[in-house]
Amino acid sequence: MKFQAQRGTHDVLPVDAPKWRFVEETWRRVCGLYGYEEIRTPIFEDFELFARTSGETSDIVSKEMYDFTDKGGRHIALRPEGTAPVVRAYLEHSLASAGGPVKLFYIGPMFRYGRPQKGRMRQLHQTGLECLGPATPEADAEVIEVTVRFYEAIGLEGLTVLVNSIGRQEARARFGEAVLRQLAGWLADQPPEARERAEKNPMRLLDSKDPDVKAALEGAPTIGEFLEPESREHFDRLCGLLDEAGIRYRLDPGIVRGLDYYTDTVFEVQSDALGAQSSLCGGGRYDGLVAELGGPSTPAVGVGIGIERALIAMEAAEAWPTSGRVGAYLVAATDSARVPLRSLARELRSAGVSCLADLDGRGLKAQFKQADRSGACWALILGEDEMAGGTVTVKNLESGQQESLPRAEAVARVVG
RNA sequence: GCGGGUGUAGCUCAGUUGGUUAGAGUGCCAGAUUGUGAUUCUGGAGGUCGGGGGUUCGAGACCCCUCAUCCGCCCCA
Repeated sequence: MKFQAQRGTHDVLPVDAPKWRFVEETWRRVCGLYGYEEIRTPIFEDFELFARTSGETSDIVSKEMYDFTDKGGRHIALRPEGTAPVVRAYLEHSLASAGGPVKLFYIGPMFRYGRPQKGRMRQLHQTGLECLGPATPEADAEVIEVTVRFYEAIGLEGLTVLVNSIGRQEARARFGEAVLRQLAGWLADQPPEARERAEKNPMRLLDSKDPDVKAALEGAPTIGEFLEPESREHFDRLCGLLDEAGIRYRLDPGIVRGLDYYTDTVFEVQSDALGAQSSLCGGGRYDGLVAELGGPSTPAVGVGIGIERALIAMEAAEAWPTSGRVGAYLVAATDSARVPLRSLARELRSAGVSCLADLDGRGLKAQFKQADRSGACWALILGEDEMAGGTVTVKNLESGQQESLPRAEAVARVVG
């Protein structure tokens, strides 16, 4: 085979497309219930948009950017995540001028140049939403609630919502220093680049799976001890709101998120169906991002949801919806019936019935075989007898029963 | 980016310590009294054994490189 899909990309084949459609349509529906509106942004943007917002030291920017220089010498990046482009569009088109909170959702491909693995693609797909304006924990709770309702609607149950607060800049800085003090002994034995990474962003060490790191962190302080009173209160109120919504969640000081723009609330939903990639989605509050991109100081909160990972989790849960069937397969019992057969097909299609007919000039038996395979409910047969009598033979492919009816009645039966 | 596993027909897989024209099941196509989809029977098509190089009289099996994929790490969706 000469060509194949590029590394880290995959084709969604007809057998799987309905599952994707189901997930995407469910997301649109649930978002609509909460008043979120769809926004579609380009899949490539100025590299700097992501470098500035995600953080130069973040893994996404430092090693996973899918970037290139275009013919005009521009440094372009295929978007690695959805929030920065949405905020860019929000500012560019002054969406805030409409007044009130701006509630947006999106669906589309994202790109990260990493080593592919199950549930980790170079072209991945996300749904997500952003709630711009409100600073209240009510907004945080709503975002988490939409996320949870979405997972319920696609049939996933028993998922764990993990929440945490990482506070504001100052609290994080003081906490980071405390973590580094705790790990000083361990860090001394590490290779320089690991030490450098740790010093640039100590919080990242908190969700490490390395047993040594976990051991070294034993008894370390938690971010909670460093939170400002406002952050503390915000988080407490959020937890109360989640209780009120009947959402099961767990406080997890290990949730820190990989992007620099998060403030206060961060959350994640995990599934044990995904192996090492246990995270189904991630989100949180990002009160500094709009200002960082040159807009007025605007609090905001959002979530990004991995479609591939949702589908993997659904596979494990066998949560598939049943798919629809084709309407009718038109069978030509003799070649001279093919012209009137096409006419019959046009009539049925204009009445909204999906029809299939042979395009290969196959024999009668083969046409029935195709009809069977297509999953059609009905086979409509046109041959010498039918043409002579102005009838159509209607066969129910499930029961096997058939009868000849005047053409108009046959159409009515299939349409009805 | 690092470590390990896998790669033979559309799909699931056999293939002995290297030895003739590489197999099975399933799927596909055709036929079994010329107007009927299951099953059955018969026949047929389909493989540069992921790709390239090397060792050998001889490689699907062994060695090197490469591509893809899976598992783990880093990190995340």
